[in-house]
This record gives sequence, C-alpha cells and structure tokens, in this order.
Amino acid sequence: MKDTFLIVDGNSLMHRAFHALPLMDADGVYTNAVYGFMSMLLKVIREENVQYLAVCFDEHGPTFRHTIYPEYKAGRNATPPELIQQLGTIRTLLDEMGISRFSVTGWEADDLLGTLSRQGAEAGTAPLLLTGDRDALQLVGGGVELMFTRKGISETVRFTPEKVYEEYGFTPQQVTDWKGLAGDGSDNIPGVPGVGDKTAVKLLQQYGTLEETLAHAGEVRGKLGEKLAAWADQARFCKELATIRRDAPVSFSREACVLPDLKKGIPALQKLKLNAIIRRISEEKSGETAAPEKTDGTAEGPEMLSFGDWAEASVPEELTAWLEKHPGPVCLHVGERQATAATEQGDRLKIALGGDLLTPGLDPLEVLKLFSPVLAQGRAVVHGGKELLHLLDKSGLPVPDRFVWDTMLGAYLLNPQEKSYRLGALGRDWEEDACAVCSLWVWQRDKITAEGMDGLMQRVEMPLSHTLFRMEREGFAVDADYLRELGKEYTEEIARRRKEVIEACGQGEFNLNSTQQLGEVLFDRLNLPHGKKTSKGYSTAVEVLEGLRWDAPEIIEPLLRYRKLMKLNGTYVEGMLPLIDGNGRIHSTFDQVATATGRLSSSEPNLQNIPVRTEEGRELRKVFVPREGWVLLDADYSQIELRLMAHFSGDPALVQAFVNGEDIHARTASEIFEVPPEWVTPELRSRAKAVNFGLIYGISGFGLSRNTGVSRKEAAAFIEKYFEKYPGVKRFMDEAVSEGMRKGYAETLMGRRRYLPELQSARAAVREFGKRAAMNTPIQGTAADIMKLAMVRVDEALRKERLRSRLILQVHDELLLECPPEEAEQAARLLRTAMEEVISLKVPLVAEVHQGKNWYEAK
DNA sequence: TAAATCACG
DNA sequence: ACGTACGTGATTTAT
Repeated sequence: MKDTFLIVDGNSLMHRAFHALPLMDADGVYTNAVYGFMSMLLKVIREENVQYLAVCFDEHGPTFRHTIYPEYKAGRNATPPELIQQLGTIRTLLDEMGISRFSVTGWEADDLLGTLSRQGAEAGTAPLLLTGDRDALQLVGGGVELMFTRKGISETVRFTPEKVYEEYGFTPQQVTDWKGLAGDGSDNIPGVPGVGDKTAVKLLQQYGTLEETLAHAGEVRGKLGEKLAAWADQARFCKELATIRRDAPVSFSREACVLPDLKKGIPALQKLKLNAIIRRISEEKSGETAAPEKTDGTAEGPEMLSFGDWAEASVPEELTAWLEKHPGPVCLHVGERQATAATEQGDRLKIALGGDLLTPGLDPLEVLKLFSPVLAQGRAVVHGGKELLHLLDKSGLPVPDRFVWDTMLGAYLLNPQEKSYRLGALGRDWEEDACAVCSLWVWQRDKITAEGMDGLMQRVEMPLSHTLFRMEREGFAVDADYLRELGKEYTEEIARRRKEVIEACGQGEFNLNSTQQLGEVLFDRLNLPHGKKTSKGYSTAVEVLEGLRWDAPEIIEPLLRYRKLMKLNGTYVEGMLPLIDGNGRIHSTFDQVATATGRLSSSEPNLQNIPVRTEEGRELRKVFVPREGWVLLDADYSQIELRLMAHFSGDPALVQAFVNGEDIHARTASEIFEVPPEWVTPELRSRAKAVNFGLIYGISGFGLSRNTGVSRKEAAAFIEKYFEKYPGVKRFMDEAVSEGMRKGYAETLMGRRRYLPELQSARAAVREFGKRAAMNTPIQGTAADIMKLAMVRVDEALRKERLRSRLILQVHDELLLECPPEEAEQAARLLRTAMEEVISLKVPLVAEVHQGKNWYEAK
C-alpha cells in the first residue's frame, strides 16, 4: 500500500473554516479559522493514515495569470481583516509544529498543489489533495485523489476520476475545457457568453474537448454555433487561464514533507488556547509505546455549573417575560412537579406544576405552550428531544424542526454503552432539571468537538431524531383481518401439533414450552442422545432437535413445527394485535441510544425482526400494507458491510470485485476454493458466504465451523486461504485490533466510538470477545452511520420537494416508504440516489428499490 | 430478574 | 490455554 501524501490548499481551507464557524473571540484573538483548519487537518490525517504532508498558500501580489490577464479574480470581496490576521497565525503555527509549508511569489496555491501532487505520484506516494476549490478537480487522476470539503468543515467528499464524472458529467481532463466554455464568475473568467454550466457539459459530452468543440462550431445550430465561432479565441484563452500548472518552482522530498510528531506542536497550540485540538492530538499515538488510556469513557464527568438564585414564575406572564429576556439558547426541562429553564450564563427559573389548594401550580400543558416560542425558534437545549416532540404533537402544539442540542444524544455519542441515558443517571445524583441539561450540554459540546464527533452530532444524530419522530408518528398500516386469520390458522395447528408431540412422547401431559420439562422427557425418560450443551439441564434449541430427527422423527417433526408456529403466533400475531391503533396502524418506537455500534433498535413492536428467512414466516409480511390507495417502496443496500470491508481494507481484489459488480460470494468461493468461476456450485458459494459473514463478525475457526457444520480444521483452512487471497483484509483486521488496544475504542468512518474495556481484561475469553468487537464495530457502525445520514437526506429531500411520500421504517440496511402512486417513480429515484450518493467510498454503494402493495411484495 | 429460545440485519 | 461468531427485542418459564 502506498503512503498517503496529503497536500492542502491552505487558503481554501482557511476560507471554508472561517465562514463555517462562528467568530470565536478568545482574549481578542480570533481563532475560528485556525481552529477549523487544524480540526479538519487532524481529521483527515487520522482517517487517511497520512505519512507525508504539505500545506500550500497563495503569496500576496499579482501572479503570472495577472500578467497575461490583469482582470483575473477582479471584483472579489476583500478578505476580512479577521481572516488575514489568522492567515498569519496559521503560517506561524505550521512552522512551529514542523509541518512543511509552501508558497511562491507569483504562483497560486493551486499550482503548488498541481506540482507537488505530480512529483508525489512520481515518487511513489499516493497524493491526496485537500481543498474546497473545484478548480483542483482537474488534478485528479494518475494516482492523485482529492478530498473536497463540503458543508462547512466536518464533511468531506473523496473524488476519484470516476467520482468526478459521476458528479459533474465531465472528466478531470475536461475541467479546463469546461471552464473555457462556461467561464467562472469567482475568478472573473468570462468563457463564451451565453454558454453556461449545462450547455458546456453537453458540448463536451459530444465533442470531448474545447478545441474539438470550436472546430465543429459550424455544425452547431442557431445562436450557440455563432457564439462559439465568435468567441473562440476568448474561450481558448480562458482555458489556458484555468489550467493549473504542474511545473511550479517547488520540489517534493520525503524528508522535507514527512508528517512530524504532532505532540511536539502542543506548546505552540497552547499559546493559541486551542485546547480542543490539543486534546485530540494527545489522544493520537506517538511511537510504539503509547499506553492505552482510560478505556471505559467515564474517567471524567461533567461538572454542575454554578447558577444564580432561582427565579420563580407563578403566572404565565412571568415565564414569558423571563424567556424574552434571554435571547440565546435556553435549556428546558419539564418534570413531574416542576418545569425549569436555564441558560449558559447561569440564569435559571422554575415553575411549579399541577398544584393543589396549598401549593398552587400551572397546568403542564400550559407551560409547554409558553415554552413553545423558544422551541419554535430552534433555541431549545433538551434531553430526549424525540419524546418531547411527541408530547408537543399530542398536545396540539407546533412541532419544532430543530433543537440546539440534545444531551441524551450527546451522552450516547460519548459512550454508547451507558446503562441508562436518563438525565439523573448521567450526572452524579443531579436533580433532573434544566440546570442538569445545561451542565451536560456545555460539557458535551467541547468534548464531542474534541473527539471529532461534532459532524456526527450536528449532521446525523440531531436531525435524525426529528426524522424518527415523524416515522414513529406515521406508523405502518397493518391488515388486522388478515393478521387475525393467520392467528386462527396458527392456533389450530399449534393445538394439533402439541397433542402429537405429547402422544409420541408417551409420558403424559407436560408443558411443551418449558425447556426444562421437555429436556427431562426427551433426554432422561426417553434416553435420546443429549448431544449438546448443558447448564441447568439440556439444550433443546433447534440445532439440537434437528440432530435428533432420525432418532425420533415422530416427536421431533411436530415439535419443530410447534415451536415455529408458537413463535409466529405468540410474537407476531398475539404480540402485535393489541398495538394496532384506531386507524389500523402500529407505531414502533425507534431507540436512538440503544446499541453499542450506532444502530437503531425498534420496539413495541419490534419491526426489525419480522420473519423473512422462511416462506412460512415471510407470509406475515403480507399484513404490512401502505395506506389506502398508496404503494410501498422498499430500498435496501446491497452488501453494505462487505463493501465497507473492501473500503477499509483497500484490498485490491475485493475492491475490484465490487467495482466490477461481481457476485461477491461466488467470487470469494472461486478464490478460496481455487476453482474457475464457472465451477462454483451453490454449495461452494454458500460456504464462501458463511466465510464472508464470519469475517464481518471477527472470524474464528470455531465459530465458522459451528455455524456451517464443517469441521474446525476445514474452517480454519478456509480462513487461512481467504487471508492468503485477500491480504488487505487480514491487515485491516489486525490493525483494527491493535488500534483498539492503543486507543481503547473502535471507531467508525464518521468518528463514532465504542469503548472496548474488554481488550484489557485478564480473562482470555473476554479479550477475544473484545477483539471480535474491535473488528466488527467499524464495519457495522459505519453501515449504521451511512444509513442514518441517508435517512436524514431522504427525509429532507421529500420535504423539500413537497412530496407526500414518507419514511415509515428502517431495518438496518433497508428503508421503507409509503407513497401516493403518482409519486412512486420520483420517490424511488430520490431514494436510490440519496442512499447511493450519501458518501463516496473506494467501492460503489448500491441500493435496490422495489415497489409493492405490501411488504412481502416490495422486498 | 435471568435464562433459554428464536425472529431479524 | 482460554471458549467464541457481531448487533438487537419479545416471549416464556423458572427463580
């Protein structure tokens, strides 16, 4: 694997950071752009395993482009003085940290990027450009890739040549042709008058280059042809202007650009009080011997801030007046006996609720109504916002579309494995009031930024809670009559099968549901071979019973059938019927703070485990229907976890397989069993599939053998063969474990963490579990990140396009929408695009969308 | 409240 | 020499 050489357009990144972050004034020194710059740089350094680093800047004064075209970049707004000041600061800081910095009088940063990336590629590194300037897209290719900053600073999109084409409709080579035709307002490059972005793309798709386009100007009909002919020279000139030079007077050397130990830069960062950056650097490895730090994520907790005396409101006017006097973010809490509000500045207020003759208090609903303006203005800080949204909605009050912060979600990101996310459980013995919310908020926002999770918080978890609220409110229609009908069939057969089993056993009545009693009858009285495990008796799990098929088919067959139907009827029919509301819909709850990996969970009812694997169970999906006259859309990611394994490992064979759109399990079979693709039987493919799953779960020979029935020896051989054929995957798995040991946690692509104290355990079995979790969490967790972001995007797009279609369910890698039939096609397109383009990886993401009149059909 | 079982990704 | 596939929730029985 080549070493990554990160080349940064310093000016571009500073501008992005400056405009993305609020102006922070620490002792009269503006540091928002410096902070944003360093934050971004660190993020990329960590995520991309950067070995070499160079930061390029523009020099003051005219460039060679100005000498041939004095109007170049004319009309631009002057750089604000607060930014100019920070440009100086960052240069000094980079020098003090020992990070190589390039700038040459008369040349722009772009040209330095062009030159260094060419030299870097020639020297055998993998150059990666970091910029927010689209001009630089022309440099992509020949081993050079580009990270484009988007939406402020916390999100980046990676561009390969293919991605450039996908996104813009032209190749990197055509960027200059495109600018020659369409021009560029921000650089004051005119292009051909009357030719805009779209026309330019169309021309280039037909003719390939600017020169070819101009040569065929005669064929182009109408005004466009005339314009092309008339402005041909200007177009050629503009192309030249837009062409980034790759021969600037700079030179790359590994010695000069090697990434320094960032810890050495801490004193320089301290001068600027960039504490969040310092904390992040301190967590990074430095050499081999860095001791793993606190591993449970609970070493330090939030402190209760100090607040002034309680203001008390006993009439609505007092509360309203207080809220109006506090224009910034307000932390809110509505408890059993009192409602409270608090601000970061230390003001607080309480209102007694309920009340009786002796202690008067306001109506809770009334108080909620008085909080309403603060909520509607999006300046509320809350704990458990989704529940509050339901409360507001049910009270007929306006439902806000955003909060400033949700401390429940913050606590989850900081440690997804807390026992409870109740407010009282998070701070030590705090009262559950707005002061607790406020204290948590202030502490969390720094901590989350310092840990690189602000983007995940702001762009994923916070908006997702609103999406989930809407999904829960909408619910999913069920055909209750059909469900009851199925229940009747199940119940009848259950009774028949029960009799059959009891009779066949010949030991009199006993409770078939009791594994203990069943075990006694089967293994003690009838002396069937109790093949497997014991703990408080014998196991009667399906695997065990299946092993007894030949010993006592007259018992086992009806027993298995009984178990199956019992499950279907008990859990899915009996369990679900009471949950249907007056409109024939069920409203599952999506828990956003339930899992260690970042996935959602679903309960009451759990709609994420509705049967599908057997035809019998699958029938149940016919009861899940869209509302009258509408249709269901079902979209699922194809092999997202294996694709992520390909992305993370970068293993060429695996990446290639996905890029080529191959049947991945068949391909794996062909590789590890060393047979030509056309010889791969279903049996071989299915074994390979089990191996692939095993890898995602953190492979072990024993686990694979138990799950597939092959011998341990064979299982071990499969794994060995796999790692031989896909060495990148082996490297990735080893790296995941050692990183987990080093940092104390596993991390996803978007920076979500799961602490792994198991890796420090004295018990080998626990440590082994920790290792498997270290391998699995980045994969499962990143898949969760991606799906969550996709959901936010889909929801956002549906609302923006004013469609009536709505999201109603998520099942980890699958999304369900219900939509009016006339919207189905548009919604399907929107779904697929949003899901596939939510992030750019080394392999394509593929989403398949199906439509149907119930869930059975749509899947 | 825990353990066993089984439904899903 | 440890003893395991990763992540969930619902139901039932037994304690």
